[in-house]
Amino acid sequence: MTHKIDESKHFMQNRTKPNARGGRPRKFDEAEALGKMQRQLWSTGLSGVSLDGIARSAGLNRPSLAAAFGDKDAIYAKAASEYAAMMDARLSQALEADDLRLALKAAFDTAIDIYTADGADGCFVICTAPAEAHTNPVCQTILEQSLEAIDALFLKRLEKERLLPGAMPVDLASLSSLLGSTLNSLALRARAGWSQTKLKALSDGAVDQVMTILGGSSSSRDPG
Amino acid sequence: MTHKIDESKHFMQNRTKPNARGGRPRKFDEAEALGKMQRQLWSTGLSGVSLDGIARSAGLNRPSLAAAFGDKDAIYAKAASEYAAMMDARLSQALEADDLRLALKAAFDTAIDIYTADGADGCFVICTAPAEAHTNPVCQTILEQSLEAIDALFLKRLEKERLLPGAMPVDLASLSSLLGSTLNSLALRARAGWSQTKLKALSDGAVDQVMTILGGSSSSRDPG
DNA sequence: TCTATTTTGTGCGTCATTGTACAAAACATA
DNA sequence: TATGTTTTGTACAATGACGCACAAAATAGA
Repeated sequence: MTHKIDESKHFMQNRTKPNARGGRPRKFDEAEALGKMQRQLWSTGLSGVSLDGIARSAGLNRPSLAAAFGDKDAIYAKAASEYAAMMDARLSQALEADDLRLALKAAFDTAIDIYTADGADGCFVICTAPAEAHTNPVCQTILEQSLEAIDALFLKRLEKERLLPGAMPVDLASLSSLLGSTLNSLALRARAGWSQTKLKALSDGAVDQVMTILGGSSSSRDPG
Repeated sequence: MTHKIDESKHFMQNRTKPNARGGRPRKFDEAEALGKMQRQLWSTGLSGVSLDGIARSAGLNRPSLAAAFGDKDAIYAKAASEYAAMMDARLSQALEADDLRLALKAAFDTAIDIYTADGADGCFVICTAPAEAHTNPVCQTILEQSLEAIDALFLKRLEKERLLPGAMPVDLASLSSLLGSTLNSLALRARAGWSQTKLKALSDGAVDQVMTILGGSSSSRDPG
C-alpha cells in the first residue's frame, strides 16, 4: 500500500466503458493482456518498443489497444503501477517472519526470484524508469515512489526489532537505506545477467553485515 | 583501468581519417562534440533522443556526425567508454587517501558531485544502460563491466586494510559489494531528484556502518 | 426482429527517423 | 595554379510509428 502511484492523472483513464449495456464482447482478457504488455515493457523499456510491438505482444491490434488502454504512456503507467503493487505485496509478506534474519533473507530471495524469472530482466521500475525519468513524468513519478517505498518497507520491519529486549540503539533509517540500496543493486545486477547464485551470495552477505551491526551473531566473518 | 570497454568492435571504428594529407578542416573539436553528445545521451538515454537531436546538441549536422562518429550505437559506445574511464579515474583518486573512512567518504562525495552536476542525471551507465541492456549489446556490455568495476574498486581499497595490524577477519568481498551497491543506488536516487544533502546522508550512513563492521569507531549509533 | 451499443480490423494520412548521395567548400602538396 | 583529399550542408528516398476514420461484427434489450 505504500507505493501506489497516483491513478488520477489524465493519462490513466480508460476510454472505453466495458459492459455498459450491450455491445460486442472483447476477445481478450484485460488483466492477461496487461500482463503480457508488462512483460514486453519490462524487457525492452518504454522507448524500446513501439505501440505495434506492444499490441503484437498482447495479441491484439493497435486500435483495440488504444481504445482499451490509451497511449504508450498510459500503458506503461498501468503496467508499472501493477508491478509496484505486486512487489509491495510480495515483499511485505516475506518480511512478516518473526526472525529478522529469516525475514530479510526471504525478502531478498523473493526479489531475486522475480528479477531472474523469464529471462533476467531485473526490476521493472529500477531497470526501465531511470532512463526516461527526465523526459517522461510517468517514469519520474514511479521511480521516486518506488525508491522511497522500498526503504520504507525495510524500515517498518526493522522498527519492530527496536521493541525487543536487548535491542541496540542503532540508526535504523540508515540501515534501511542500506538494505534498500542492496535491493536496488540486485535489480541492476540481475539485468546484467548475474546468476541467482551470485545474487543470493550478495544478498546473504548484506543480511549478515546488517545482523552484525544490529549486535549479534557474527556470521559475517571471513570464510576464507 | 579496470573497466575499459572493448573498442575493437565493428561499431567503434571511425570512418574518417582526419589529418591524413590535406582536406577541408573540421569545424568542430572532436572531444568537445563528444562531451556534448555524452551530456545529451546521459539526460535522455539512448532511445530517448534521435540522431537529429544528438547532432543538434553537438552543434553539427547529421551527415558530418555520421562520418565522424558512426551511428547512434557507436556514439553511445564512445560516450559510455569515456564516461567509464572518467569515473574510474576520479574514484580511484578519491580512494587513495590513507584513512579508510576518509577515502570512502571522498569516493562517495566525488560520485555525488558527478551525479548531481548539471541537473541531476545520476550515473550515465547505471541510469541509461539497463533499459536497453537486453536489446542492445553495447548497453549490456557497459553495464556488466561497470558493475564489476565498481565492486573491484572498493575491494582493492579494502584489501589495503587487511595488511594493517589489528585488522579483523571480515568478508571484504561482501563489504565491497555493499559499498558498490550503495554507489549504484546513489546513482538511481540522484536521477530521482534527491538532493545532495540526502544523498550524502545516505552515503555517510553506509560508510559508518561499514566502519562499524570493520571493527571500530561506533559513530553509527542512533543520533535520536 | 429492430435498435442501440461496443469492439474489431483494415486502411489511410502524417510526421519522425535514418541512411546516403551529391555538389560546393576548404585545405595540403606539388 | 593545378590536383587530390576531406569536410560541409542540402536534398532525397525508404522505412517506421502513430492517430484516427470507417465499415463490419457481435452483443443486450425492447
